Order: sequence, then C-alpha cells, then structure tokens
Amino acid sequence: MLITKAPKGTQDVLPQEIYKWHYVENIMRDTADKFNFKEIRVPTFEHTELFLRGVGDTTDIVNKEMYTFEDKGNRSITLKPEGTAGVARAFLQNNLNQEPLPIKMYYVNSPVFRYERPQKGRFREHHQFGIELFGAQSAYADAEVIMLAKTLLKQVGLTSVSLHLNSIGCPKCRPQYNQALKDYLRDNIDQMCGTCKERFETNPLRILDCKVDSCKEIVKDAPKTVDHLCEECDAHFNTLKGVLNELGEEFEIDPLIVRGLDYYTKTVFEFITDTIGAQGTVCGGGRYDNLIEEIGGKPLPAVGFGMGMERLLLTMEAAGVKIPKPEKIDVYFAQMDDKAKDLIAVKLAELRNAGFKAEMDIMDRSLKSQMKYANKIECRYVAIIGSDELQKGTIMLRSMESGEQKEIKNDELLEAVK
RNA sequence: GUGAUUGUAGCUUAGUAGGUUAAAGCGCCAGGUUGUGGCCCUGGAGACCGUGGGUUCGAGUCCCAUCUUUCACCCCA
Repeated sequence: MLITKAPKGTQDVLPQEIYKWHYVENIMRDTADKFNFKEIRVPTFEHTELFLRGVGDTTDIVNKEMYTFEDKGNRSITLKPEGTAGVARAFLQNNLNQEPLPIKMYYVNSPVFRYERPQKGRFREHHQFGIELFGAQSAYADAEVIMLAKTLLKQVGLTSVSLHLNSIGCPKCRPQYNQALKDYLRDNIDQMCGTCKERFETNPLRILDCKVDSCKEIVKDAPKTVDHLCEECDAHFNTLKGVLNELGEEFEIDPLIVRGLDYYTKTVFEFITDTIGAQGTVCGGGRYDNLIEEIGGKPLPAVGFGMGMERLLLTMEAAGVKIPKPEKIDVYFAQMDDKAKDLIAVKLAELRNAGFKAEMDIMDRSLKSQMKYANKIECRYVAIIGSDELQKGTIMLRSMESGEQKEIKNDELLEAVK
C-alpha cells in the first residue's frame, strides 16, 4: 500500500493541472527579468553545517524540522529547509563577489523540505520562488526586492495581499533592544509559556512572535524594535518607508514580525493573505547583512525573500484568478486504413516542424472512437485518412468547432489549418 | 511535537438496528447496420470496503492498534 502512496506532506502535480504552475513560473521569470535578476540553480541538499551556521541552530527550522541524514561517505547532509543559505554558499564558493556588484539572483520552483505536520498551505515538501540581492546596503535595494514581490503578485492577479513591514535592527542595536525587552518582561516572565522562558535567555526577540494568548497579552505593550534602532538602522528604515510611500505602496508596520531565521537584520517583511486559512504568509523576506560573514565570507550586505508556490496558487484560487488553459491541439489524425499510417506519420512530422501541435491515433481505435477521443482532448481539426483519401491523395479535414468538413489535397493541409 | 478529524470502484458518494453475489452518478472502454465527435440509449471493465489484530455463528458496518486524510496549535513559504 505504501509504495503507491506519496509520503506524508508531499503532493503530485498532475499533467491536468501543470499549466497552472507553468503560468506562474513564466510570470516569475518575466518579472525577475524585468528587474534584471538572473536565475541560479543550486543543489537540493547541502552540508548540514551550512544550515546550522546560516539559518541558526536555535531556530525551530534547524532544531526540529530538518531532513538530515548521513550519506554513504559519512557526511551529514540536509535537504534544504529554505533557499537563501544555499545561494549564499554558491555565491561564496564561486567567488561571485568578484563580479560587478550587486549580484541579483532568483530561483524558481526550488523544492524546500521541512518535517512539519501538514495542514492547509503547509507541506513537508513545498516549492519556492526566491530573490537574493547581494552587495547593496542601500534601503533602495530593500525597496527593489519588495517591489519585485509586489509586482509579481500583481502580475498573477493578486492585489489584496498586504505588506507587513518591520525592522529588527542590527548587531549594534540588538543588544540594547534585547536589554530593554528583558527589562520589560522580567516582572512577567513567570506567567509566560515554557518556550518563552527559554527564549528569554537564548533569543528574547522571538518572544514577540509567540502565539500563546497569555504571552501575546504581555507582549502587546512591550518595547518595539523600531523604537530602539541605532542611528544607521533608523535611517535605513526611514528611507525604505519613504520610497515605498513615494511609490504609493501601502504597507503596515507590524512590530511583531521578527521571522524565524536568525540571519535577518534590519528590514523584515511578509506578504500576508487571510484567504487561505491559518498559513497566510505567501512571501517572507528581509535583509540579512550577517549571513555571508556567518558562513565564512567577508561581510557583505544582502536582501531577499522566499515565496511559496503552493500558497501562491492557493491564494490565486481563492481570489478566483482565471489561469489560461493550455492551447488546443491543432490537428488530430484519424485513420481508417493501416496503410494510411505511414502517410499520417509523415504529415504529422510536417505539421510539427511547422510549429503546430498535432497528434495521431496510436490506439488503433474505430473511427467513431477516434472522433470521440479527439473531441475529449480538444482539437481544432481532425484530419481523416481512409482508403478513399489514400487513393485520391486527399485528406478529409473536419473542423471540430464548426463541424464543417471538406476534402483537401494532401499538400494543402498546412495552409488549411492555419 | 500537541489537539481534533477522515479513510467504500479513477472521482463524488449510498450502504438499513452487523446477516447471503457491496450500490449509484460521473469518468473510462466498447457498441447503437454501410467511413465520423459534442446530446441520447445499451453494454462492459473497475473496490482484497486504508492496514493488522480482536468481538461474533457471521463485520464495510462494533472494539483496539497502526497508517493515512483534513483542520487547528506550533512554525513558516
């Protein structure tokens, strides 16, 4: 039984629905291209160490959600639980910092693995589109990345996915903020949940993200990161907000988004929808100025985001976005005489070479069945060749839309189906 | 990891208070006289009733376990 069942939390994308994926993938490529980002493809798995260092070994993702195993050479390998670390690794390994900066890259349909309990909009394997921009510290880089996401959403027909923005500061201002937060929480920490008690020591920032009601209540009036930014971070954030306003983009400052990956600094943002259930973050990203250094490179600023294909598709469906169906088949060849098959094969090749989408019967069905089949797979024309036509050197060409049918010469086919 | 939920033909479902050969619609395949689709008609294939135990003379229908589905928590795309 198990061998005919996909593992929990994974999904097949079937031939009948693949056009939906192609549709958004094409828009992603086009949009990235307009912003002059270039595609990068990196491995599906990396050395576990990369994620421990890059994503952070106190994060939930690394702690309990990674698909980690030892390969036959005793290397610890992990299926990537997010897209950025692998790209950063490739950036360093291939010395892309020696190329003219900034380096602007994207990836499409990149599989991401996390051991989670599946639910609506959440899977053990999902696919991400993502953007990484290396080398620019300007807030205009943040704006560019955010605008790319925004444009993309618009291109796929989504206008009501809201942008939530925050700044969580940098290593310079973080300690002061953590101090302020701890000072505020200290009196109430007893009433908070177990994980928050731990976070209080290891990563107080993440307490802001806690969903336990009692914790949320306490956190509600906690100091905000945006009020404790150092001069540089504050200026950066103000510039970003300024550009977005200038561009007429709506956003909401959400002091509680902190993101679950340790590499983020300064800007963090999410595009959130309330139409697809509890897992409403369609796109999440931010600035990660420490990542490159963290994994062994010279310090280099960077910004990026990841966008979930499955969630995007769900959101589009919820919004009633109409995705164009694949093009019809131009010509289907029906045969009523074995001797016609070679001729059909030749005609078929001619049509295909000329750029048409064409098929022939390879099931040896009756003419009636061939017609029924042609109808089901949606053809513009059926070209019928039986012994009569074979003799006369003609083809019976039937329009499946109008039902009209005419006999044409063999060599008139290309012209007739245009 | 926690809580709840689901599991009958490819799909959507029906299966009486447990009782003989498990139904239907859609889909699929084939026919409906001489070489032809979309409607209609007829026929056919297709289900070890998720799996493994148990209760019972007898279980798709009851019990247990397990896997799976779905939703939520958590986390995140």
